[in-house]
Amino acid sequence: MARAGLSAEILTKAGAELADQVGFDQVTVTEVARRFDVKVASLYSHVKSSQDLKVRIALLALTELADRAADAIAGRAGRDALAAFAEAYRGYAREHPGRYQATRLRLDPETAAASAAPRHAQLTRAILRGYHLPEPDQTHAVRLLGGAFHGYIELEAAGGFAHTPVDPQASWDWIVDSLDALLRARADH
Amino acid sequence: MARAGLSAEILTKAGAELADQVGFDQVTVTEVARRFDVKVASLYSHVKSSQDLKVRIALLALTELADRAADAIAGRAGRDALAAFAEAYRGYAREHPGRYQATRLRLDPETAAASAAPRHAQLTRAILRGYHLPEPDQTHAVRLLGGAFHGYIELEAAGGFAHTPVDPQASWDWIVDSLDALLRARADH
DNA sequence: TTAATTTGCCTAAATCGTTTAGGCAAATGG
DNA sequence: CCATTTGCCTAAACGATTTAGGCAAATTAA
Repeated sequence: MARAGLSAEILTKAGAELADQVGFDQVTVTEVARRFDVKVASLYSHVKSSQDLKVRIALLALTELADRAADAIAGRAGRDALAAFAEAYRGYAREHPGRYQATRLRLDPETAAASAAPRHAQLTRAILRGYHLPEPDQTHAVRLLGGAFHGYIELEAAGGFAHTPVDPQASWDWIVDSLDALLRARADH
Repeated sequence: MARAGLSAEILTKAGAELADQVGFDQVTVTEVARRFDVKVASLYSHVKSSQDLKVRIALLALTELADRAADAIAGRAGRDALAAFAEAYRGYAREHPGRYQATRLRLDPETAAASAAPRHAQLTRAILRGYHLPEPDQTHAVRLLGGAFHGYIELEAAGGFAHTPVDPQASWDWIVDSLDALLRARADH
């Protein structure tokens, strides 16, 4: 009987693709096994459980998203950096909806600390350097930006904007502009 | 055999309480049945499916949340209204985490349109009246506020603020202040 | 090259949640 | 008080998760 060449990494990749196709909550070890034409039990040599697979997908997505955001802000500052950062998040969520959903999986504290999640906060702080905010304002601003971008993406994905004839891209640009102005105003004070 | 006095409404209520205790994604017809000391199959006379039960919980939560927000902004305007509105959302999410999670369930368009979801947008527009924003800016602002409040609540619930020693309440107040200033600045233009 | 060991995928079976079909008894109402 | 409706039941199928134990392929060492 030929071997399928499975590994935790390969299963995680496949799970991520499955998530993008059918939604993260529809990811199941059974379906992943089907895609490799392998019996379900075989996956349990590589991942501990269904939950373990989901956590691995979440960690993958967090890393990909942080890499993309880091790329986006490299060589930019101020408003440019903010816009590029925002676009990185929104673009990733559009191209990889299932993976983006995965980034919201609740991780236990140790796993979260060891994940790319802290990098996301660091990247946000990198952008804020251009606005010269004192603490604790900088922390407040990290939370504002994280929440605003994430919340917008989620509402948009949930179809919350479908019943109003205003281009979501126009709203997004307006919001980025407004947040930039907000941060500059806070810097002055 | 005595009857348990079930109904769709009672099951929905129980499901909502269960959600607050164990998380919305852990809500199962099996567990609800257990709580009424009734066989699982009995629930299927009242709800069509497990999904149907979840949708009902989501609709209940959306209504409760809209009612609370409406109460909060009654008799207030401008910054006061904005702060009260924000507090209504955050308070509901803290007191009823499972129900709040339920409000994010993806509903099909008809169900969403018939739900309290449009009321949420209307309430936000009511607040924005105090800022005299022209269209399409008002729509942009609805999306900004919805996204920012929702995103903040979700990041906070996910434990995203745990590793920074800055009081989440202080950040929340700072954000509400900042958004108020942002909206007033946009009104001037 | 072959023997020993590890690794990878298998079969089998238990557990749990969902869902449908069909039945009996309690409530309801003429 | 009899007929009908309603509410909860038993029984059973299905699908996802998970564990135990086995055999064969891959790897390594003699």
